[in-house]
Amino acid sequence: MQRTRFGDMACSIARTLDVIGEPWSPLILRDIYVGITRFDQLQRDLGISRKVLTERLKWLVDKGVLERREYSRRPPRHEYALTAKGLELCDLLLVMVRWGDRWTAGEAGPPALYRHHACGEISHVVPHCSACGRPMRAGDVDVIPGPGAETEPKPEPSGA
Amino acid sequence: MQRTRFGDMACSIARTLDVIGEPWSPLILRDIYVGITRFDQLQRDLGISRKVLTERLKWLVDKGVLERREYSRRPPRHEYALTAKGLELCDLLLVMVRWGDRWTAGEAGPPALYRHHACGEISHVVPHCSACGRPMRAGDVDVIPGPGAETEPKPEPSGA
DNA sequence: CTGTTTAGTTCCTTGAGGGAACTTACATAA
DNA sequence: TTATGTAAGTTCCCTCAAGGAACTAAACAG
Repeated sequence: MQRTRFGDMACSIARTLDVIGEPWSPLILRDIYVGITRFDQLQRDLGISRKVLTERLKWLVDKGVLERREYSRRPPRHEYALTAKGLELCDLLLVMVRWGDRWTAGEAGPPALYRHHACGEISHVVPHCSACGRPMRAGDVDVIPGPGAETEPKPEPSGA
Repeated sequence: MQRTRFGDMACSIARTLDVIGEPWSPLILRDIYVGITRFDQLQRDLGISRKVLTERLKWLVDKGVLERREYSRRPPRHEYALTAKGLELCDLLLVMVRWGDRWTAGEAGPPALYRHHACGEISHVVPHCSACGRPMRAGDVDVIPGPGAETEPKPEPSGA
């Protein structure tokens, strides 16, 4: 299909898409986040082709988002786990969940609920400002050029 | 390519991906968010094929995320604008920006900066709990089944 | 009447995704 | 010892979506 590479653009959105923008990648991340960590489990749960699953897992491991680890040798068995970098990507999933719940959930309501450890309440995420702590939505900011405009991104992550 | 449909899954992440999961869609949204709103502008800025751009814009309008409006008749000219639904999707972009800045920005730093209207500071978004107001990250929640598990999503949005 | 701008549409080629069968390495049951 | 099962892939072929470039339509400018 010959896909345009997003990784070289001077844009953090494009660079993030380069990592998890391929179809299936966010759903693979979600599954591993909720404890579906093995190849066959993932394949069955998602209904993804084994070929594509292999490619995606390899890519996500290479990008340092997932870690492939042996949980048994003899027989050799592996599972996939989130790295710190990957867990932070799951914050993104929570924001996607919020939008999907608001705009795509039918009469029945949201497919899943989220309980916050700190307060025990069923709730959802709201983006806040790291500086003042108040809510910060897309309509509440000005975008201005940063120091890294017009430059290449980080070469490649060496490990996790 | 025969792509699996995500829109029918009982998962708000999959349903959100159904709307903006195709390659280019988030970048189109970003461009419109920052004021690049016309067909040729978008095509040049993104380097996207005109064919795919046409398809994506039509899809996003159908999904109620964008609005196609005439800014001149005679000659007939159109531009694309975010709906409320679309602007809320841009919250997602800000979270992607944050991750991209943290994990993919090189020595030069982030390509763009964001100033919060309320406080005037250059900052970034942090997901907070809608119930208690404290930070709420992917590691801070339990996922439990919701009422809409095992059901179909909303039929289709009629308008914006 | 020719050229330009905006907003697409059409056509062809390539290559990514789907699907199913096949492979390897081991464990267990008969 | 052979058959059966399982986990984790790999290989193969086919279809259809993305890229790219050329073409079209409607209006305006000179």
